[in-house]
Amino acid sequence: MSCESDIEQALRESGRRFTMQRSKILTALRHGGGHRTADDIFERVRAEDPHAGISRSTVYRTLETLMQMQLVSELPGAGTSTYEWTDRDAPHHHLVCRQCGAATEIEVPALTEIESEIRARTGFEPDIHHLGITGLCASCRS
Amino acid sequence: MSCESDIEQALRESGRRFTMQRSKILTALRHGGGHRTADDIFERVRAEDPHAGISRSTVYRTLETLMQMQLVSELPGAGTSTYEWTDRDAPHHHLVCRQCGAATEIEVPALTEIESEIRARTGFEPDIHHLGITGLCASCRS
DNA sequence: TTCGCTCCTGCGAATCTTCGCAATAACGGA
DNA sequence: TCCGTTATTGCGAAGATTCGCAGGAGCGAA
Repeated sequence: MSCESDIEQALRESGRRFTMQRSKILTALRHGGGHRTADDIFERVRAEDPHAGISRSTVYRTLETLMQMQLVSELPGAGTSTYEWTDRDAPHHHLVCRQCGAATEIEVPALTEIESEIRARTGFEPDIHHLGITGLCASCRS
Repeated sequence: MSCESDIEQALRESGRRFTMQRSKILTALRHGGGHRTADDIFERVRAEDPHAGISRSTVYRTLETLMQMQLVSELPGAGTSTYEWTDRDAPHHHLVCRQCGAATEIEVPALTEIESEIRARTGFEPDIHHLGITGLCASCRS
Protein backbone atom coordinates (compact mmCIF):
# COMPACT_ATOMS: atom_id res chain seq x y z
CA MET A 1 0.00 0.00 0.00
CA SER A 2 2.68 2.46 -0.89
CA CYS A 3 2.01 3.63 -4.39
CA GLU A 4 -0.87 5.83 -5.29
CA SER A 5 -2.40 3.41 -7.76
CA ASP A 6 -2.80 0.86 -4.98
CA ILE A 7 -4.86 3.35 -3.07
CA GLU A 8 -6.84 4.12 -6.17
CA GLN A 9 -7.66 0.48 -6.49
CA ALA A 10 -8.52 0.11 -2.83
CA LEU A 11 -10.99 2.95 -3.17
CA ARG A 12 -12.59 1.40 -6.23
CA GLU A 13 -12.86 -2.01 -4.66
CA SER A 14 -14.83 -0.62 -1.77
CA GLY A 15 -17.26 1.07 -4.15
CA ARG A 16 -15.76 4.52 -3.68
CA ARG A 17 -14.32 6.83 -6.30
CA PHE A 18 -10.91 8.17 -6.94
CA THR A 19 -11.18 11.91 -7.37
CA MET A 20 -8.75 14.73 -7.95
CA GLN A 21 -9.43 16.12 -4.49
CA ARG A 22 -8.76 12.82 -2.78
CA SER A 23 -5.57 12.40 -4.72
CA LYS A 24 -4.28 15.78 -3.63
CA ILE A 25 -5.24 15.32 -0.01
CA LEU A 26 -3.52 11.97 -0.08
CA THR A 27 -0.34 13.49 -1.45
CA ALA A 28 -0.35 16.34 1.04
CA LEU A 29 -0.75 13.87 3.86
CA ARG A 30 1.81 11.34 2.73
CA HIS A 31 4.53 13.69 1.65
CA GLY A 32 3.85 16.24 4.34
CA GLY A 33 5.19 13.83 6.93
CA GLY A 34 4.21 13.47 10.55
CA HIS A 35 1.08 14.87 12.05
CA ARG A 36 -0.99 17.40 10.14
CA THR A 37 -4.15 19.23 11.01
CA ALA A 38 -7.11 19.37 8.66
CA ASP A 39 -6.50 23.03 8.05
CA ASP A 40 -2.88 22.34 7.35
CA ILE A 41 -3.85 19.92 4.62
CA PHE A 42 -6.38 22.34 3.24
CA GLU A 43 -3.78 25.11 2.93
CA ARG A 44 -1.18 22.81 1.52
CA VAL A 45 -3.44 21.58 -1.26
CA ARG A 46 -4.57 25.08 -2.01
CA ALA A 47 -1.01 26.42 -2.09
CA GLU A 48 0.11 23.80 -4.55
CA ASP A 49 -2.58 24.68 -7.02
CA PRO A 50 -4.62 27.81 -6.24
CA HIS A 51 -6.93 27.04 -9.13
CA ALA A 52 -7.86 23.62 -7.88
CA GLY A 53 -11.06 24.05 -6.00
CA ILE A 54 -11.09 22.35 -2.65
CA SER A 55 -13.14 22.98 0.43
CA ARG A 56 -12.64 22.33 4.07
CA SER A 57 -15.65 20.04 4.11
CA THR A 58 -14.01 17.84 1.54
CA VAL A 59 -10.84 17.62 3.56
CA TYR A 60 -12.75 16.50 6.62
CA ARG A 61 -14.87 14.07 4.67
CA THR A 62 -11.91 12.59 2.90
CA LEU A 63 -10.03 12.14 6.14
CA GLU A 64 -13.10 10.40 7.53
CA THR A 65 -13.16 8.08 4.53
CA LEU A 66 -9.46 7.31 4.73
CA MET A 67 -9.82 6.55 8.40
CA GLN A 68 -12.59 4.09 7.67
CA MET A 69 -10.23 2.43 5.24
CA GLN A 70 -7.54 2.48 7.91
CA LEU A 71 -5.14 4.39 5.71
CA VAL A 72 -5.11 7.35 8.04
CA SER A 73 -5.40 7.69 11.78
CA GLU A 74 -6.49 10.56 13.93
CA LEU A 75 -4.85 11.83 17.07
CA PRO A 76 -7.29 14.03 18.98
CA GLY A 77 -5.60 17.01 20.52
CA ALA A 78 -6.55 20.08 22.52
CA GLY A 79 -8.56 22.23 20.20
CA THR A 80 -7.43 20.52 17.02
CA SER A 81 -7.03 16.95 15.87
CA THR A 82 -4.06 15.87 13.82
CA TYR A 83 -3.99 13.18 11.20
CA GLU A 84 -1.23 10.83 10.21
CA TRP A 85 -0.66 8.47 7.33
CA THR A 86 -0.81 4.90 8.65
CA ASP A 87 2.25 2.91 7.85
CA ARG A 88 1.17 -0.71 8.20
CA ASP A 89 4.78 -1.82 8.38
CA ALA A 90 5.63 0.29 11.39
CA PRO A 91 2.63 0.30 13.69
CA HIS A 92 3.07 2.59 16.65
CA HIS A 93 1.05 4.24 19.34
CA HIS A 94 1.04 7.64 20.92
CA LEU A 95 1.61 8.61 24.49
CA VAL A 96 -0.11 11.90 25.10
CA CYS A 97 0.61 13.77 28.30
CA ARG A 98 -2.51 15.06 29.97
CA GLN A 99 -0.54 17.85 31.58
CA CYS A 100 1.63 19.38 28.89
CA GLY A 101 0.04 17.81 25.83
CA ALA A 102 3.30 16.46 24.45
CA ALA A 103 2.93 13.38 22.25
CA THR A 104 5.60 10.75 21.75
CA GLU A 105 5.51 7.60 19.70
CA ILE A 106 6.03 4.12 21.06
CA GLU A 107 5.85 0.55 19.84
CA VAL A 108 4.01 -2.00 21.96
CA PRO A 109 4.19 -5.43 20.33
CA ALA A 110 2.27 -7.00 23.23
CA LEU A 111 -0.85 -5.21 22.09
CA THR A 112 -1.13 -7.61 19.19
CA GLU A 113 -2.04 -10.40 21.58
CA ILE A 114 -4.71 -8.28 23.14
CA GLU A 115 -6.06 -7.63 19.70
CA SER A 116 -6.69 -11.29 19.10
CA GLU A 117 -8.04 -11.78 22.61
CA ILE A 118 -10.67 -9.14 22.03
CA ARG A 119 -11.54 -10.59 18.65
CA ALA A 120 -11.98 -14.05 20.09
CA ARG A 121 -14.05 -12.89 23.04
CA THR A 122 -16.38 -10.45 21.37
CA GLY A 123 -16.32 -10.81 17.61
CA PHE A 124 -15.25 -7.20 17.45
CA GLU A 125 -12.32 -6.62 15.10
CA PRO A 126 -10.19 -3.99 16.83
CA ASP A 127 -7.74 -1.69 15.07
CA ILE A 128 -4.91 -1.75 17.52
CA HIS A 129 -2.46 -0.20 15.15
CA HIS A 130 -2.63 3.26 16.40
CA LEU A 131 -3.81 3.93 19.91
CA GLY A 132 -3.79 7.25 21.69
CA ILE A 133 -2.81 6.60 25.26
CA THR A 134 -3.11 9.46 27.70
CA GLY A 135 -1.14 9.76 30.90
CA LEU A 136 1.57 11.76 32.57
CA CYS A 137 4.95 12.13 30.89
CA ALA A 138 8.20 11.66 32.73
CA SER A 139 8.98 15.34 33.08
CA CYS A 140 5.50 16.31 34.26
CA ARG A 141 5.66 13.65 36.95
CA SER A 142 8.43 15.44 38.76
CA MET B 1 -13.55 8.38 45.97
CA SER B 2 -17.25 7.96 46.11
CA CYS B 3 -18.59 10.70 48.32
CA GLU B 4 -18.67 14.29 47.32
CA SER B 5 -16.52 15.49 50.18
CA ASP B 6 -13.70 13.25 48.99
CA ILE B 7 -13.80 15.01 45.70
CA GLU B 8 -13.86 18.34 47.42
CA GLN B 9 -10.73 17.39 49.25
CA ALA B 10 -9.03 16.07 46.13
CA LEU B 11 -9.66 19.38 44.44
CA ARG B 12 -8.24 21.33 47.37
CA GLU B 13 -5.19 19.16 47.62
CA SER B 14 -4.29 19.86 44.04
CA GLY B 15 -4.58 23.59 44.59
CA ARG B 16 -7.96 23.87 42.94
CA ARG B 17 -11.20 25.15 44.36
CA PHE B 18 -14.49 23.58 45.13
CA THR B 19 -17.20 25.76 43.63
CA MET B 20 -20.94 25.59 43.31
CA GLN B 21 -20.69 25.05 39.57
CA ARG B 22 -18.27 22.19 39.90
CA SER B 23 -20.42 20.58 42.52
CA LYS B 24 -23.47 20.67 40.28
CA ILE B 25 -21.65 19.40 37.25
CA LEU B 26 -20.28 16.60 39.34
CA THR B 27 -23.71 15.64 40.54
CA ALA B 28 -25.21 15.76 37.08
CA LEU B 29 -22.46 13.53 35.80
CA ARG B 30 -22.49 11.00 38.61
CA HIS B 31 -26.19 10.62 39.06
CA GLY B 32 -27.01 10.98 35.39
CA GLY B 33 -25.43 7.62 34.73
CA GLY B 34 -23.67 6.40 31.63
CA HIS B 35 -22.36 8.64 28.91
CA ARG B 36 -23.39 12.28 28.78
CA THR B 37 -22.58 15.05 26.37
CA ALA B 38 -21.39 18.44 27.54
CA ASP B 39 -24.64 19.99 26.43
CA ASP B 40 -26.55 17.32 28.26
CA ILE B 41 -24.82 18.27 31.48
CA PHE B 42 -25.35 21.93 30.82
CA GLU B 43 -29.09 21.45 30.38
CA ARG B 44 -29.36 19.15 33.33
CA VAL B 45 -27.71 21.61 35.69
CA ARG B 46 -29.77 24.44 34.32
CA ALA B 47 -33.02 22.48 34.64
CA GLU B 48 -32.38 21.64 38.25
CA ASP B 49 -31.95 25.24 39.22
CA PRO B 50 -32.80 27.82 36.56
CA HIS B 51 -31.50 30.59 38.78
CA ALA B 52 -28.08 29.10 39.17
CA GLY B 53 -25.94 30.72 36.56
CA ILE B 54 -23.84 28.31 34.59
CA SER B 55 -22.29 28.60 31.20
CA ARG B 56 -21.23 26.14 28.58
CA SER B 57 -17.62 27.26 28.92
CA THR B 58 -17.65 26.29 32.54
CA VAL B 59 -18.99 22.85 31.75
CA TYR B 60 -16.22 22.25 29.26
CA ARG B 61 -13.55 23.64 31.54
CA THR B 62 -14.76 21.62 34.48
CA LEU B 63 -14.81 18.45 32.44
CA GLU B 64 -11.25 19.22 31.35
CA THR B 65 -10.23 19.66 34.97
CA LEU B 66 -11.93 16.47 36.10
CA MET B 67 -10.26 14.58 33.29
CA GLN B 68 -6.88 15.84 34.41
CA MET B 69 -7.74 14.51 37.84
CA GLN B 70 -8.80 11.24 36.23
CA LEU B 71 -12.24 11.44 37.75
CA VAL B 72 -13.89 11.65 34.37
CA SER B 73 -13.05 10.21 31.00
CA GLU B 74 -13.98 11.31 27.54
CA LEU B 75 -15.18 9.15 24.71
CA PRO B 76 -14.83 11.04 21.45
CA GLY B 77 -17.72 10.44 19.11
CA ALA B 78 -18.90 11.60 15.72
CA GLY B 79 -19.74 15.24 16.14
CA THR B 80 -19.98 15.15 19.91
CA SER B 81 -17.89 13.73 22.71
CA THR B 82 -19.46 12.03 25.67
CA TYR B 83 -18.16 12.00 29.21
CA GLU B 84 -18.36 9.35 31.83
CA TRP B 85 -17.66 9.22 35.52
CA THR B 86 -14.61 7.04 36.10
CA ASP B 87 -15.24 4.22 38.49
CA ARG B 88 -11.80 3.15 39.67
CA ASP B 89 -13.20 -0.11 40.95
CA ALA B 90 -14.59 -1.20 37.63
CA PRO B 91 -12.16 -0.12 34.94
CA HIS B 92 -13.38 -0.82 31.45
CA HIS B 93 -12.69 0.15 27.89
CA HIS B 94 -14.81 0.99 24.92
CA LEU B 95 -15.04 -0.73 21.59
CA VAL B 96 -16.24 1.80 19.07
CA CYS B 97 -17.29 0.58 15.65
CA ARG B 98 -15.88 2.68 12.86
CA GLN B 99 -18.78 1.76 10.64
CA CYS B 100 -21.92 2.16 12.69
CA GLY B 101 -20.51 4.08 15.64
CA ALA B 102 -21.91 1.71 18.25
CA ALA B 103 -19.94 1.61 21.50
CA THR B 104 -19.78 -1.34 23.84
CA GLU B 105 -17.89 -1.76 27.07
CA ILE B 106 -15.32 -4.43 27.73
CA GLU B 107 -12.85 -5.38 30.43
CA VAL B 108 -9.30 -6.24 29.44
CA PRO B 109 -7.25 -7.21 32.49
CA ALA B 110 -4.18 -7.91 30.35
CA LEU B 111 -3.83 -4.22 29.69
CA THR B 112 -2.59 -3.75 33.21
CA GLU B 113 0.63 -5.53 32.34
CA ILE B 114 1.12 -3.31 29.36
CA GLU B 115 0.63 -0.35 31.59
CA SER B 116 3.61 -1.30 33.72
CA GLU B 117 5.67 -2.22 30.70
CA ILE B 118 5.24 1.24 29.25
CA ARG B 119 6.01 2.84 32.58
CA ALA B 120 9.20 0.85 32.94
CA ARG B 121 10.36 1.50 29.40
CA THR B 122 9.61 5.17 29.06
CA GLY B 123 8.93 6.78 32.41
CA PHE B 124 5.53 7.74 31.06
CA GLU B 125 2.70 6.98 33.46
CA PRO B 126 -0.17 5.80 31.25
CA ASP B 127 -3.83 5.92 32.20
CA ILE B 128 -4.96 2.62 30.88
CA HIS B 129 -8.23 2.67 32.71
CA HIS B 130 -10.37 3.82 29.94
CA LEU B 131 -9.28 3.32 26.38
CA GLY B 132 -11.33 4.00 23.30
CA ILE B 133 -10.59 1.24 20.83
CA THR B 134 -11.92 1.63 17.33
CA GLY B 135 -12.60 -1.24 14.98
CA LEU B 136 -15.36 -3.12 13.28
CA CYS B 137 -18.17 -4.63 15.32
CA ALA B 138 -19.42 -8.16 14.79
CA SER B 139 -22.54 -7.19 12.91
CA CYS B 140 -20.78 -4.73 10.60
CA ARG B 141 -18.26 -7.40 9.66
CA SER B 142 -20.89 -9.48 7.94
C1' DT C 1 -13.79 38.16 60.55
C1' DT C 2 -11.20 40.61 57.21
C1' DC C 3 -7.77 40.79 53.50
C1' DG C 4 -5.42 39.48 49.56
C1' DC C 5 -3.91 36.34 46.27
C1' DT C 6 -5.44 33.59 42.61
C1' DC C 7 -8.36 30.53 40.69
C1' DC C 8 -12.92 30.41 38.41
C1' DT C 9 -16.73 32.02 35.96
C1' DG C 10 -19.63 34.33 32.27
C1' DC C 11 -19.71 36.38 28.20
C1' DG C 12 -18.91 36.95 23.56
C1' DA C 13 -15.95 35.98 19.82
C1' DA C 14 -13.05 32.86 17.35
C1' DT C 15 -12.13 28.25 15.81
C1' DC C 16 -12.94 23.68 14.58
C1' DT C 17 -16.01 20.24 12.68
C1' DT C 18 -20.27 18.53 10.89
C1' DC C 19 -24.43 18.73 8.01
C1' DG C 20 -28.05 19.41 4.26
C1' DC C 21 -28.76 20.28 -0.35
C1' DA C 22 -28.26 21.00 -5.20
C1' DA C 23 -24.83 20.59 -8.79
C1' DT C 24 -20.98 17.81 -10.56
C1' DA C 25 -18.30 14.12 -12.05
C1' DA C 26 -16.64 9.09 -11.75
C1' DC C 27 -17.30 4.65 -13.37
C1' DG C 28 -19.63 0.50 -15.22
C1' DG C 29 -22.47 -1.00 -18.95
C1' DA C 30 -24.60 -0.57 -23.55
C1' DT D 1 -18.09 6.79 -26.98
C1' DC D 2 -22.34 7.93 -24.72
C1' DC D 3 -25.53 7.32 -20.70
C1' DG D 4 -27.42 6.59 -16.27
C1' DT D 5 -26.63 5.80 -11.60
C1' DT D 6 -24.94 7.47 -7.56
C1' DA D 7 -20.80 8.79 -4.85
C1' DT D 8 -18.62 13.24 -4.11
C1' DT D 9 -18.05 18.12 -3.94
C1' DG D 10 -18.82 23.15 -2.59
C1' DC D 11 -21.22 26.20 -0.21
C1' DG D 12 -23.24 28.20 3.51
C1' DA D 13 -25.26 27.41 7.87
C1' DA D 14 -25.38 25.04 12.17
C1' DG D 15 -23.30 22.84 15.93
C1' DA D 16 -19.41 21.84 19.06
C1' DT D 17 -15.44 23.42 21.52
C1' DT D 18 -11.90 26.66 22.84
C1' DC D 19 -10.12 31.22 24.14
C1' DG D 20 -9.30 35.98 26.15
C1' DC D 21 -10.64 39.12 29.32
C1' DA D 22 -12.62 41.51 33.18
C1' DG D 23 -15.31 40.75 37.26
C1' DG D 24 -16.41 37.58 41.16
C1' DA D 25 -15.55 34.25 44.65
C1' DG D 26 -12.71 30.47 47.30
C1' DC D 27 -9.53 29.69 50.75
C1' DG D 28 -5.46 30.42 53.65
C1' DA D 29 -3.27 33.74 56.68
C1' DA D 30 -3.42 37.31 59.97
